[in-house]
Amino acid sequence: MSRLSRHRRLRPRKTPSQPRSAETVASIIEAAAQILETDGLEGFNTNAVARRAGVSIGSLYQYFPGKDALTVALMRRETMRFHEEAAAALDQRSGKAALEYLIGASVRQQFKRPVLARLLDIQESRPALRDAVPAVDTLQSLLVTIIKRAKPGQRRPEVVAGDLLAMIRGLVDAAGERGESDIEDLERRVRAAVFGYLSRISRG
Amino acid sequence: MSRLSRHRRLRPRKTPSQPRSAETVASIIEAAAQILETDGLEGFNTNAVARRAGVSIGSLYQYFPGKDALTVALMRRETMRFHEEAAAALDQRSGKAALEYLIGASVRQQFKRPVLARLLDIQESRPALRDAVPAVDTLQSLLVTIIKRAKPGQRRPEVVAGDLLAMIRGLVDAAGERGESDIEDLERRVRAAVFGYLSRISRG
Amino acid sequence: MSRLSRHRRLRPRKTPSQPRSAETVASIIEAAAQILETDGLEGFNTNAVARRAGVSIGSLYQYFPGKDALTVALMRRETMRFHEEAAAALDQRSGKAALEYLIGASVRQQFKRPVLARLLDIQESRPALRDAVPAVDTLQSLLVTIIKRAKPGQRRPEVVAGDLLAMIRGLVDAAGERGESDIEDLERRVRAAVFGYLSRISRG
Amino acid sequence: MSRLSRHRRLRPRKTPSQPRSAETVASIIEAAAQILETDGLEGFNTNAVARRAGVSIGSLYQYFPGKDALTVALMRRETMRFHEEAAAALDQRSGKAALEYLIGASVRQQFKRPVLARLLDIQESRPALRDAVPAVDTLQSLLVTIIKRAKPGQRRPEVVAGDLLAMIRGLVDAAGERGESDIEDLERRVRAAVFGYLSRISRG
DNA sequence: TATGAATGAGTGTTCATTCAT
DNA sequence: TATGAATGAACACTCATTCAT
Repeated sequence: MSRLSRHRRLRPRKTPSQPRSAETVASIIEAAAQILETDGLEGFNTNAVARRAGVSIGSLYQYFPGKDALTVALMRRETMRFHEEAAAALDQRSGKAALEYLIGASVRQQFKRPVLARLLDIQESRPALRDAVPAVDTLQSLLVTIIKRAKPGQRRPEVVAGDLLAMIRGLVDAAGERGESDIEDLERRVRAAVFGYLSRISRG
Repeated sequence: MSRLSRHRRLRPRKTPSQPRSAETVASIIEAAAQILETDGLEGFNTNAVARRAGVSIGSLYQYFPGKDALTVALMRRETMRFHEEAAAALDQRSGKAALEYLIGASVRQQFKRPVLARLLDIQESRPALRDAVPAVDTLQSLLVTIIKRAKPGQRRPEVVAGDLLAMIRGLVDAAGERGESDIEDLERRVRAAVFGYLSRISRG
Repeated sequence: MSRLSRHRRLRPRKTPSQPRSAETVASIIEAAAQILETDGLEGFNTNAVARRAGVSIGSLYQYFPGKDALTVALMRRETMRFHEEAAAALDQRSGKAALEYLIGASVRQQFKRPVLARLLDIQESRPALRDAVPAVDTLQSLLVTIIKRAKPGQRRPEVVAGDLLAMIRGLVDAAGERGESDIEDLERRVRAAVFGYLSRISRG
Repeated sequence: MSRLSRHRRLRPRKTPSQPRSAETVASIIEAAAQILETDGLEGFNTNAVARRAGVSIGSLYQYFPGKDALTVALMRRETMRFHEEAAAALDQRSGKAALEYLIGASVRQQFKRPVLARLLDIQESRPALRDAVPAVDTLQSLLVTIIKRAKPGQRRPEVVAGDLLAMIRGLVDAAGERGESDIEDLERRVRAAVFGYLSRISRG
């Protein structure tokens, strides 16, 4: 079985070309986000999402072949929103500025919908969904590019990128869980972690 | 009423006094760990756990008042095993040594059963289980003590401890997810993150 | 908040607007009645009811949030059927005629489905269901009205109504249990009990 | 299959000849009564009874072949206690006095443990238990004797006895359910019902 | 004889998914 | 294309009963 066919149930059933459909799809995805935020993973079921979206369960399945596809779509939406901001990091002059930009974007993104971000992070590691959101890899390669620019001699930039991503995610998710609201403070701490790590790892 | 007694469905139903019971309880908890590792959260149901433990479903419920209680028991087992090692950190001469010791313990613990550790970390944030494993707080206060010793002037040592824990957890969980096996290497990177963060945060 | 809304698990999940739904709901309630009659309380479980109704267990739970809600719905159906007849008692000329009418209605109702009536009477006293079938109180107040008319000077008409209801219920349930089939005879005896009681209690 | 063998599981496993056993049996029966009173039918399970009795579940099954046997034993105990009082009714001079005595005994019995009495009344009609408590028939024949003496010409004294029993039971159970505490008042009302019924039924 | 650990059939309930309308 | 009634596999949990110790 080819790799793609394994994921047939994860991809949207049809690309909504008509504006009416696009609206419906968007409303379902947003409903999924809201359910996740208000009721948590435990309340996240397709019937609830459809109800919240003001759409019949049948319609939901018309646009998404299954529950996981819906989750993936939501993850994609969030990741893409993030990417729009994050991609601008490459426009920064220095590698350091690019990193700082990225950190800022990450923290801001997390602060917008902290609960949602955390729950999606968890979903992301589910074997059934992994690899279904290519944007994660994209983020990683974006970071690799930045790292190469910021620290040209760095060995294993992929590993470093992975570590930075993991650290940032760990820090902001924990902050979200604690209900922190001082965005400046958190950003400062994340910067300390990122640049502190980078300064030490280069010697390694 | 103590904080724990409020969660009647989370505490073991009876403390197994007889050796046979103790065995059964242990085998159930270990079965839970194995199911989590092999089948993930999706396959983690009480019937499967009982079957894997070679025990009837009735026996499982004789010792655990509900599924969550079983999860909590497993979390407690893992946390206690970790604590036995981690507590020795305080015996180290310097604060730095204590931190290095703790990092080493964390990484080793993670490498023993990476998948299990990651899944339990996720469970820990479930509202229903939060606060049910006091050891987490204990770990945090242990870290606070170490930080105070390592960096006496540090403002907000609790925040720093929370950040370190989040970073370490993020790093090792991600490593586990990737299937890393070079424990030395990971330890070095975690040290870079921790000490790098600490060196920068103090100036803030 | 009304008294009923507190018992969310006792009220029907949705009022069936579409004819198909209404049919399903009715068939489930009737199946519940039949199971109760043929298998008794011991055989009265949701799966059996669904099977007898020729409906999936999922459908049952689509209309009734729980087993008790189904029981309550059945009780309501029976009570309402009775009320349609009983209410006409007030149209009678004299208080005595009204009482006789009510007795007749009670006995006939009981003779239609004696086993069912008896089992529902028992359910009615279950703490979880009490107060969930307002019609019982209605019956009592109907009787109070009649008594006031039949014996104007009667002290404590509520107590008298309660006693009469208890007597009638005791008599007809016992008759049903014995399998009596002579409806005329039973009615005569119930009349003796009711009017005999009333003639003596007034002196009290 | 003979009638007796059908009920093998309802009879005590062994007649406790040794005083030690008799104590245990009694304590189990009393525990059953208490569980019924405090937790209702829903909490009435063999493990709970054994625990309340301070006895192992194994011991319970040593003396009672099954749950129903325990229920029957409790019913027997209550009925026999009642009979000791009720039998004295026959010593009364007149039939009327005998009836009044019986009513008094019934009401007093009911007031001692109203909840228990009501729940046992309900159990009594369960097909599995019916006929297992001969004392009920005995009570009925005692009443028949009294009726024959009180109203010598009465046709169908068995029917009348059944009706009286049903009425009395209905009245006192309802009073218990309402939580009435004025025993004199209830007795007066029951007398009104019984003698009122008898005065009318004789004319029939 | 007493114990209580163990059993497992049975029950209530949920929810992803289908399909007739 | 939209609807929502219907489905049923799956799961958490209970409790009467057994039996090795």
